[in-house]
Amino acid sequence: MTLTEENYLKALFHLSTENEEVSVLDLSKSLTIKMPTVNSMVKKLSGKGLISYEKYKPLMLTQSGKRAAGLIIRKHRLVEMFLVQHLGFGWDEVHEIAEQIEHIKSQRFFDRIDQLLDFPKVDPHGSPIPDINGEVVFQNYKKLEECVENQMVMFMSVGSSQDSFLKLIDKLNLKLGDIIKVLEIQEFDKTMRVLVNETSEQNLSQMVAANILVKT
Amino acid sequence: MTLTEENYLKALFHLSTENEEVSVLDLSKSLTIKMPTVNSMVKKLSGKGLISYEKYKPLMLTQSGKRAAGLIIRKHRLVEMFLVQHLGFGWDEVHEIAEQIEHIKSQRFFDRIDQLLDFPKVDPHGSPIPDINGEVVFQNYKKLEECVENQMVMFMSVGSSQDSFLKLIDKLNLKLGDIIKVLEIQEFDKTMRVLVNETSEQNLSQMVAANILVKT
DNA sequence: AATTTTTGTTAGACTAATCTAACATTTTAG
DNA sequence: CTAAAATGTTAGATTAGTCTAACAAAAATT
Ligand SMILES: [Mn+2]
Ligand SMILES: [Mn+2]
Ligand SMILES: [Mn+2]
Ligand SMILES: [Mn+2]
Repeated sequence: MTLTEENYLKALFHLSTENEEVSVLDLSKSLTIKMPTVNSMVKKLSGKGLISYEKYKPLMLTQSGKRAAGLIIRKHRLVEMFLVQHLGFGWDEVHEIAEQIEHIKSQRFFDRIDQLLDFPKVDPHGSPIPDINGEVVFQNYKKLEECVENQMVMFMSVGSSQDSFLKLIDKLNLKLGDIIKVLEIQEFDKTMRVLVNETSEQNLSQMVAANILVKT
Repeated sequence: MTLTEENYLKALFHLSTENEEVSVLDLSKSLTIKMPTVNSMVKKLSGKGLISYEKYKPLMLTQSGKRAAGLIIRKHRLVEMFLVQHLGFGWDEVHEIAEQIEHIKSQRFFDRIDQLLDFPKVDPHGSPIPDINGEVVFQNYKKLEECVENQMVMFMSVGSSQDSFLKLIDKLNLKLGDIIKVLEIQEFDKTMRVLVNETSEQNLSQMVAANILVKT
């Protein structure tokens, strides 16, 4: 499989977990590649049995397409974890590099990184690392936004990996694993006043709270 | 620069250090790409000011071509060192992976690896790692083959990175840095009987001795 | 010096991945 | 239920990198 094909599969995989149905236009937007190009690549991947495609119908990954995508995402997330833990990168700096390294052709290479990291289950953003068969364990986290006053939760994952969001979380001194207590929710704009690790208080906008994923 | 262009520059760089003049045919053979393809790529790189090219004349890297090639080789060798020292690969397993990772677009990534390795000067095969400006420090090692009886030398580098050669050196229990004493040279076939680190004796064929680079 | 061999170049074709323009189908809205 | 808008497809062009076949120049041999 080429780097290009791998990126298409990965994008379709991600869109499929976020939306019920995925259109050619969705895929086109997510890759910033024009529709006719996507259309022909979809046909090609359909020919390889990775996407099931019928004209004018929503796009779907086949079983083997899902597995292939899962394996690429596995590599991506292992690499991100390695970059943070062993090369000292910030969680906002690793995506672009992982986007490239995920395409390296060497099973061994990724196996060794997995081993070096002691077989991590999540990446630096709290997203699950698919297993060696490309299977993803679905995480059932709640948005902090949906929590009520006085609730205590743990920060498990981020809902966005946008640079500006990750940097903001850093600035707020929030880290995965932190205990967050909801002190007060403004009725007007849903801004949340929270207590982090029993020590520092922060105000979080609704938009930020919507991208902080927590478990009880 | 594309991955392809980078590989052409690197190949030309290596051929230029091994031979006085480099022909289109040499480059073609070294890349296992047919001559007409090489011819057109050479013209393209000449257009970018990386190769100086005149019809029917030997190929040469320009100053900036040399620098560019040196920087890619730097990345390659840093990666090889990293793979051996931090991921536990054997020196015979790293070349193919480094051949891919050397093309990753991220200055920072290689800087961090350099730092993690504590700014190594040589790769796992004893080849010099070019500096941050792509400059290579030329190493003036001698072939063990050229040594005389009773001479004592240190194993500094290998003349070939072929898998079978590296595996043989492993099997002979030889490592970079070992002290080699020449005990006897067979007149008939130039086979060498050597003493390694004052402990183990080995017989080395002339072909092997020619690829063991040493300093006095 | 002439001929053969080797090396180099040009021309033209092919594949992967992209695009734009034109046309077709499906969905949405009036 | 039609007309407009959105989405999807086809056709044809483009670029990078590769190839084969044919031709040209340089080098080696006789
Ligand atoms: Mn990522
Ligand atoms: Mn990618
Ligand atoms: Mn190498
Ligand atoms: Mn390479």
